[in-house]
Amino acid sequence: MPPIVSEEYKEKKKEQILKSALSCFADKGFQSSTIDDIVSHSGISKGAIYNYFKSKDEIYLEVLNRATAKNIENIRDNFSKLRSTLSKINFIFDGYLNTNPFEHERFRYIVVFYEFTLHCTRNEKLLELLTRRRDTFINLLVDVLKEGQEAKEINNEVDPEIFAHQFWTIIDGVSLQAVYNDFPYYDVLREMKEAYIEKLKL
Amino acid sequence: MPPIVSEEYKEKKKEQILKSALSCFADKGFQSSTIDDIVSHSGISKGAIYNYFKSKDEIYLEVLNRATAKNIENIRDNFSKLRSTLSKINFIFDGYLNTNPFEHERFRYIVVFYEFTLHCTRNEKLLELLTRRRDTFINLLVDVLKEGQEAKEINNEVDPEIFAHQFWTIIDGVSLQAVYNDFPYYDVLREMKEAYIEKLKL
Amino acid sequence: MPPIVSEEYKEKKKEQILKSALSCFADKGFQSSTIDDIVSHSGISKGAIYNYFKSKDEIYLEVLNRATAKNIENIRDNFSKLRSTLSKINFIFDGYLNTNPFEHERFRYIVVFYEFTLHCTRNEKLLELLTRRRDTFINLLVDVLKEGQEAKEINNEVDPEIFAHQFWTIIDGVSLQAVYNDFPYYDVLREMKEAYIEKLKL
Amino acid sequence: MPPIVSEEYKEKKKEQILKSALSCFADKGFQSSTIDDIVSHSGISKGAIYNYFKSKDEIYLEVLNRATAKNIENIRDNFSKLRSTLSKINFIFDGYLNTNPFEHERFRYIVVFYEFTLHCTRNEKLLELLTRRRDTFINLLVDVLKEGQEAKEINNEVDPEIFAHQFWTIIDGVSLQAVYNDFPYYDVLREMKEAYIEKLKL
DNA sequence: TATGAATGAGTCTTCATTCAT
DNA sequence: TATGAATGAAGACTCATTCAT
Repeated sequence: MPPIVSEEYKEKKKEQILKSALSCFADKGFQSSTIDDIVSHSGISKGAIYNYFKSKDEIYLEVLNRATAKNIENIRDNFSKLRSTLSKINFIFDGYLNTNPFEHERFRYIVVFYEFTLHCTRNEKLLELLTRRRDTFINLLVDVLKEGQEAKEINNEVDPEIFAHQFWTIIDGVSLQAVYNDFPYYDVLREMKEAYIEKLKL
Repeated sequence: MPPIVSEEYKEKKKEQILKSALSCFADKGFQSSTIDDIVSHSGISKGAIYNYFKSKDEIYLEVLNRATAKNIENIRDNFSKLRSTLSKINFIFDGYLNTNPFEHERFRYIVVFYEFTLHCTRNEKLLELLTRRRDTFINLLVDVLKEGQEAKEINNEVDPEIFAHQFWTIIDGVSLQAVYNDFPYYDVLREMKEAYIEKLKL
Repeated sequence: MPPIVSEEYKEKKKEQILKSALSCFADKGFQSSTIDDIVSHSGISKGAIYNYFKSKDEIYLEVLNRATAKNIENIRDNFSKLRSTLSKINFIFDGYLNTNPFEHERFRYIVVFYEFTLHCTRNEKLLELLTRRRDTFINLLVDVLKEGQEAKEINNEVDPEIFAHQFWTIIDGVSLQAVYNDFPYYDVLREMKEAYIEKLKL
Repeated sequence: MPPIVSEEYKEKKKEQILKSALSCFADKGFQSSTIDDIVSHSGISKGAIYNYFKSKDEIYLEVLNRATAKNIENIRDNFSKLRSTLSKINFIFDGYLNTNPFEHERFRYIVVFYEFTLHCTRNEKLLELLTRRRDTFINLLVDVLKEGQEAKEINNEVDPEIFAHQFWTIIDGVSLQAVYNDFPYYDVLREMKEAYIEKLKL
């Protein structure tokens, strides 16, 4: 409220807006969510929101950026605590096996995330951003797999790049299928995980 | 243009509108496409479009309905021509391996399709429709796999349901990843196909 | 259907269209009724309707014109059959007392009629037409009252003009009040009729 | 113009919109007036109008509501200042006798008012609202007449309900007839007033 | 910084009228 | 004459963004 305000204050406000925005986007989709929805949900005035973000698009972008950042950080943290390659692969699969994609909140988030992905498709800049983000996820795994090969923990024949991509392909596949609420998410994911790990072994 | 016009004429016109609509959806996205976009693209007047479809939503729905119908018909046709289960599985995988998901037209279609899928997520009626459509695709495979087991062509241990779901999970996974234009689509899909078929054998 | 068609045929067709139009206008009001409504109701094609009438407005006008003509004719006919002035005045009041203004069909017609009256208010030409029509109604009564005075049947003090106007004022008043379905139409009209006739007597 | 604006400011704005709306309705008729007309006439933007009213229908309703409220308040005020029943009846008649129904502004308002009345006819909710409003007007008179009877000021034989209805019937009648600009409004109304009051006396 | 009223381009949809057959 | 598909100008309403206070 005072004319000069700490960075911390601003950051908190931003966070608050973004949280509300995600909630709205999750509920109604990006296009269908209005700034007024975010105003209602956050209790922050329209003018204030525009003080922190240039446009609705910028909010969208930032919402997804932060969600991703958190996810990466989380994976990195846990990888660093784990020793063997297989335990890391196990861990990252289990992250998805221990999550309920049908649970309302989670489900909404998945939908928004893929909507955003598709949205980026139509804007070169956004697509590049998205691709860079994806590279981070891919490299996380490529590094692990390479280390595993160097350490002779896993099969030398597997192509780390291909297998890294394959992993996210599986995750995207099962996540997307979760839009059908009778999808046997756990069974399918477990089956695919086993096949995946089988290939790595030896 | 004249009244007292054949059903065929009307059907052609509908087709024309839907084709333009799909094209627009592909270009600008499902929600961002306006009726005016379809008017511009098709050269058909707004009024005429509303003579053939009650609402924009109806256009959406019909676009996707028809695309799906064609796809299913195609798969069924080819399945009926093929003898062994493995050859059918091969065939259906190869349908995706012989397609270039990065080719503009195709790419746009993929994006629209998934956008629509996610959109349906927010509307009970649409979701039911979508689920029914998916069931058709799933059952196509379940039937094939069951027949294969009865004919002792494939492993009795695989659960047809799970493997049917797994197949479409793979397809959704690689299709979605194709938004990244450096995604090694063919390599990943081939790898996953091999693993999938390996499991079926014996 | 043949290229050359009798006047009679045309007249019949016109009548048919107008009847449907009145029905539609009565149901939904003039503005809310569409040409398509008339098409549906009459079973006559849009093109055909435009062959007989230049515009929706013209239909409106003609509908009301004819309704009025019938009414006047009816009154004239009956007046000519009646001898005394008072019996004529009685008769014309009773026409309204023996009618149920709340009966759906009739009610709708009343509403349309007053809507049309108000509509004319905004168009000099229409207003003139309407005024001429009203003059006919007024004169019908003025003549009767004057004859009555000449024949010493009714009070010489009453101003025929004023009393003619007063009559239609009463009819418009009770008709309009009939929009309220608890309006004591008969009681009020009877009361006013009695007072009216009382004044004429002596 | 600024945010955090007083209730008074908002009320003024609303009033401004409603005044323009009434003006437009009066000019072009109720159904034919568009929001854009109101925008042009008021100089207030479309968006702003929708900030104050949810829909065009709500504007209609409020326009009439307020007009009615003012009228009722006015009558009540004056009734309270008058002692005898006859003076009250006189007063309310004179309100209409001292008004020029042909004066442009006034005339337009009358037309709009009856248009609205007829419009309500086609909508149960509106009709109920209208009926409740009418009841207020009726009761205003019923109460006066009953008091008059209790105070032995007026004839006990008259039915207060019927006479209350009769009064408004007269007013509606002469008001409606005023659409014809040669209608002898004052003569007719004076005549009817006298007859009415005559009946009350004794 | 915060507020929320104001703006107006943009959206879907309707419908009177035309016109090729 | 009859048909009904085509046209496109409105119309009601929405909403991202601006800006005066």
